[in-house]
Amino acid sequence: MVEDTREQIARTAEVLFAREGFSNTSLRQVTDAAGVNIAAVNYHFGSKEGLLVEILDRIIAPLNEERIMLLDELEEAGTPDTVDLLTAFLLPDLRLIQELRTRDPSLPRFVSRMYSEASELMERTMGRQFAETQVRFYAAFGHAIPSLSADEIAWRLRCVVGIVVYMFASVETPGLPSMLGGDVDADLERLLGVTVPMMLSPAVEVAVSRH
Amino acid sequence: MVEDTREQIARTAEVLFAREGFSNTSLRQVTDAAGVNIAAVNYHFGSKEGLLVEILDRIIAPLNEERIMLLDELEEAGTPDTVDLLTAFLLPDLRLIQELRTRDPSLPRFVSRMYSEASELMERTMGRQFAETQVRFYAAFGHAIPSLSADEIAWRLRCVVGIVVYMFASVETPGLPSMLGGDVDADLERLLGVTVPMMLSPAVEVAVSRH
DNA sequence: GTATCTTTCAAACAAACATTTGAAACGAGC
DNA sequence: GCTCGTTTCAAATGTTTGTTTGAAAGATAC
Repeated sequence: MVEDTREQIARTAEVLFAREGFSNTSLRQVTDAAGVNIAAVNYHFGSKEGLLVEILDRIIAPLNEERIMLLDELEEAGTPDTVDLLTAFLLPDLRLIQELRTRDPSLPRFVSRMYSEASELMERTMGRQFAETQVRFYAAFGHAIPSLSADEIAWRLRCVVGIVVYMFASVETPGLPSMLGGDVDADLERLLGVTVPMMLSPAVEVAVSRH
Repeated sequence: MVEDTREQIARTAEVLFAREGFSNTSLRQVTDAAGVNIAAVNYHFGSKEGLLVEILDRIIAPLNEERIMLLDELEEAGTPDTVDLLTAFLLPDLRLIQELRTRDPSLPRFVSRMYSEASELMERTMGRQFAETQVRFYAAFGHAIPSLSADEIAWRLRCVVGIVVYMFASVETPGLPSMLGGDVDADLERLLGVTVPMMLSPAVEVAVSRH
């Protein structure tokens, strides 16, 4: 098969990158595990970094597309409320985690790792991917929760992002029970149970110290 | 000064590790920036990994000690409620972020990076550091919120951890407004504003799908 | 001031790294 | 069955890596 080597490299690399980290994984580890020649990486992807970008794009792009699509649907149907919006924001993540997990248990870590892993390359890629999504959702939540300022909305939404990123990181932490069950709908319900009160709780008066 | 070189290395290394990541930082970068000879690292810390472990320990150990101390105080004074417990859990983090930030703006990232950065060494170190803290707080929250099962408590607390880790990661993200102001008490109040409703919201009936 | 222990230093070490090369093998089209 | 574009391969390239070495310099104690 023509695209076999290329695909084999990508599949093998993403798992190794997830398990060991990008910098801690050598191309030789990848090509040995994939059963291909080491020169194949540079032939098909240009460089080690090119391989990473492609893997990352293939995972992240559909995620944000799905988020935007769900938001579009909601806004066509009327003015979405907080539960609707959080669902549109969280469901694609839960589905992605589930999908990655069935492919390989350690694969969700790849996404979370990309948040911390170095280089301005990643900040460019990730930033570009998430910029539109953020703006759209900030605005929509602004309409849904008029009692909160735009700053407060953005701040709370970043808390939600924190929870989600941590989920990617810790789905399969050895020794700890998984944060997610097998059923996406049940997981969403549980997550909404904490994020909805989080978004809807009244704004805090930043007053004097507690003591 | 006797300990000058040693200290200089540690101070320089933690900033570089925070900015670039452990694997992406070479010992030569560290020793060049620190103005010391490259052999000094192995002389004083045994290895590059030894340097990392020492830096990590010096940051993380006081954090958990402070958490445990605050919890001890609370439990001596009676049965702490959810706000007390969340305060004891979050305040040390906020103080640490503030302290690291004044030392160097990119330093908080070091902590969050350690959560994702690879190797079983890190999982051992971090796991050992946080194991006692987790058990203690799980139990205390169990008494404070009897309506929730132990599993649900643990699950929600991990959501709180997710928010905190994300804060370490994104205090100083260029382009985005900081998630934290300068005042620790005000930041705590804001954080309690979302985490208290999160912990106290009634348990969700995991029912049939929403659609 | 001599002896002893600690710390620094320039230099060299072998191992691992991503990448390149030029030839060999392959496959599709005619 | 020959040709041409694509893909694979073993081998080698030049860096960079963490670590070691043995001698020089500094500090400390008597």
